[in-house]
Amino acid sequence: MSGDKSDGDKSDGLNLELSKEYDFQEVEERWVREWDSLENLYYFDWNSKKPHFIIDTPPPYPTGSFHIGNTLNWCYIDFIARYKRMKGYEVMFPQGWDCHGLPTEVKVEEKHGISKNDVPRDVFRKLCVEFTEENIKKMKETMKRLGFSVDWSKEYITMYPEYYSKTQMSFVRMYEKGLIYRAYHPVIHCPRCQTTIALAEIEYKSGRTRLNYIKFDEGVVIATTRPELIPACVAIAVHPEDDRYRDLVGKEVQVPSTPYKAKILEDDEVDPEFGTGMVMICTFGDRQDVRWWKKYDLELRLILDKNGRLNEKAGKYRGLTIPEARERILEDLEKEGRLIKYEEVEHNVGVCWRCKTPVEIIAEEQWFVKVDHDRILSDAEKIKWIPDHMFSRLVSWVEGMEWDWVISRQRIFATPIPAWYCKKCGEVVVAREEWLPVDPTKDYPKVPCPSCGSVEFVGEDDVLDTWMDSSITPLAITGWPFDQKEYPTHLRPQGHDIIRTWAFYTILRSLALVDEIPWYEIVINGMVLGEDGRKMSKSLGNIISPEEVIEKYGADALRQWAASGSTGSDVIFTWKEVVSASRFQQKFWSMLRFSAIHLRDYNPSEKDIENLRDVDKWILSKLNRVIESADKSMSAYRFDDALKAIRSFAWYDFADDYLEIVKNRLYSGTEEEKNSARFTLMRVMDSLIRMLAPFTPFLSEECWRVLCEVTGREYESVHIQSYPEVDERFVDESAEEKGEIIRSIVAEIRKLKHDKGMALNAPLRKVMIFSDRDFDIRDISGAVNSEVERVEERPKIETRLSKIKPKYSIIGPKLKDKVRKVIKAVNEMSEGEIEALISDGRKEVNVDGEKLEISAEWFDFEFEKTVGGENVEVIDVGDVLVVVRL
RNA sequence: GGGCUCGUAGUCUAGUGGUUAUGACGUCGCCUUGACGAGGCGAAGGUCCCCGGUUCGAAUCCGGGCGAGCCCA
Repeated sequence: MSGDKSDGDKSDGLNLELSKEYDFQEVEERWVREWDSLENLYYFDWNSKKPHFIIDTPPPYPTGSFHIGNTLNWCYIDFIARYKRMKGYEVMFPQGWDCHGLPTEVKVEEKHGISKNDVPRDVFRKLCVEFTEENIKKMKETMKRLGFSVDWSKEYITMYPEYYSKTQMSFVRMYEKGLIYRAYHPVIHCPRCQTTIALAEIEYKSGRTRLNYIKFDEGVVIATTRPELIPACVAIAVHPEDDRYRDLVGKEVQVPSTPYKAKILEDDEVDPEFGTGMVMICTFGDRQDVRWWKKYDLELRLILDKNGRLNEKAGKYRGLTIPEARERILEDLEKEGRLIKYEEVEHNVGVCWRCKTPVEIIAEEQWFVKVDHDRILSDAEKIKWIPDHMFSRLVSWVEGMEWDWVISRQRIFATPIPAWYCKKCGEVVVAREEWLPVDPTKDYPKVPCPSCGSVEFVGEDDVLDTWMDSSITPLAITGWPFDQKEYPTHLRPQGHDIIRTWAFYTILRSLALVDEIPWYEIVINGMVLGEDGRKMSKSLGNIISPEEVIEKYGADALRQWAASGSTGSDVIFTWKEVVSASRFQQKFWSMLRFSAIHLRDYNPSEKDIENLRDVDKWILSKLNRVIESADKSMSAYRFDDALKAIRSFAWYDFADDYLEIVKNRLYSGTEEEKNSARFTLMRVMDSLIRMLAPFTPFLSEECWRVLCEVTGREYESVHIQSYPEVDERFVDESAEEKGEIIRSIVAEIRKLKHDKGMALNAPLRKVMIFSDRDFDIRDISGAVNSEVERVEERPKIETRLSKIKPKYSIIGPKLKDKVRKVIKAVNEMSEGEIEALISDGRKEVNVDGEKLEISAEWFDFEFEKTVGGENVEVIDVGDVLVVVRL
């Protein structure tokens, strides 16, 4: 047997249609078009008899760019969707868009150079809708280019009436259940723009200001940077461990220049080091005031109006602006001798992001949703959290919630609150279900006021928090409110940054509306960090866009990067991971080219299975183990483990080892020999392509098509095939052992050639293998390019024990604290004693005067072997001896 | 300030108490082997953040410290 190349049949093998290089750009773009034309490929059918798997896809905010963080999230969803489909589920992968929100209002104002109050509400809304539609279009394009298997027939857009009527419906139903109420609540207000602004819109400016020390009665001295708020002082706080004021706690003192009194209370959030250690609590100077106001149920005394002027509650300061009031109050205090001193301090002041005016906190009547902390927590626990520690984030959030969910917003582009106020008696009238959708600023109740019979109403012009739209997605996709087909849904995939919002609100709403958890499982992805390990941000300049990666390495490579991190952990974006993914694709493409050469017109048969040789059985057994472990990892959403197992098997076991060993048989073997290798090749490639399909849908589809064409099978998308199943016929431990011996022999001979400076395919005079085990030497011969002979009887070799290695996992539990002493005793044994241990299998040793029986099975014995004779190289491969004549 | 997570080779990373700690990138040496040189074969490289504890045995469990990241205030 030899590795002679001349008898191989090269001419008809090379498949010239397959380019040497894998052109990911061409392949991916072609399949994007192809799949786009097949509307039914990922269609979810409610009537399907298959088990359903419904994914509650988080609807992204249509900013116009689908960023790398979205990419990670959607890759997870797509891995799951494709995997579940291949496992026989009818999978729903819907896609929605969470449209409403302030950023869009701001962008639209910028784009058109207007202020939202300059134009009628519905004109402004229309501009926002148009702007959002464009953004959705752009983002959809990126999503399609990334190969996500979305069922676009299930797309929903929250700014359209079909969707927001459901939001309004949810409001109405919760109102009817008594879960929604109105109450005063602090909001942040810009006195110049005369509008409410969100926390996110506050800019912080640092500067210097005066800290004034002001004497009240009874020895109370407070320090404040906001003396103009003294008329709003509703209490005074000191630290509970501050001995200076122990006697004052509980007393009431007069607030200077006002008719009001303020009670002195203690709270450990007071910083005794700041100022005098006494803090004036106002409604409201800052957010700490709000917390104390809530916590101690203090009086609400608003002295500021929306126009930024003090009102009648400020007494003689009524009508003044804030700076005017500050001046006047300080003057008065000074006259009374109450202004003791002042000092310059550093401070941060919150200003309106647009006009840079310092913002104020005022209180307005708002709509609230009641939060039932205990119910949410006990039901959220029924959901399977992956990874499970993410549940504790929800717990800490819910436990620390200070007040109910404020759902009204003073904006325009959002779902209108379906409510009116009776002009005559002020009664609140909430829309009836059958009136929806409504815009209360244009539509009116179809019935008179239930309280006074009046028919004149003022429509509510506040709108709903965007979370009110997006927290009913699992309900919306399952047909609620009129035709709910199935509930809960199976999975919510989302990032850990929005556990406190999205996950929380969705659980709350699901419980409130249908008395059920929204999903059985929630799988959480981490954040994507820049290459420097920091969060991506414009200022750090470490932002990477998916488009950039797609252009350079393609969608499949980006998708593989997404699979590379462990689920739930933050993932650093690294080009090298993308590059190595794209190299794998090139490698896999080469494997396919090789397979195509040998599989042309191949039809598998049972006969080929009978003729499988040892290495074939070996790689098939390993394949089936990989199938088992990949399947397990996929079902546990451990994509990193699955992809790693698949890639490393494909590259190292299959390509580097198996293909190299079997090559000679494929080129120069008999038909029978070739066919057994072909069967193996076919089976491995077929399974690998399927297993890769969730990760690299483009590469897999392309390879699948080629494989079908070459072997004459009818082509049907790989994405509607089944996931490979473990074929027990091929799981064979003894085949794995034999294959491992063959692989090691080939590797050791290669290493020998390497050490001798020989080419790896250089011919050898002869290889003798000494072993009483029966394994296939045909492929060894081909792989090392030499005649190979196996001899059962060993040549005369000298054997010397070189090392005794204790098996700690066995002796540890048996010997416990005697382990070290026993090992020491064994190491001190003579050669004769060790021989006795090996031949008898057991021996008695002395440990601290105590006799102990030890067993040979507790140790690994290593031997050095030498054989006489020149020009012969001796290699040990486990218990096999290989003698090579160069 | 609070919650959560993480400190393992130059860099990134796997590892739920047991032999010699996983893999990738990078580095070094060799090889144009009939799919692939963006490849193959081989090598070097580690106080598993520090201190203490539990244990026969700790990267792993516990306590403390230091450092980093994310989310929230």
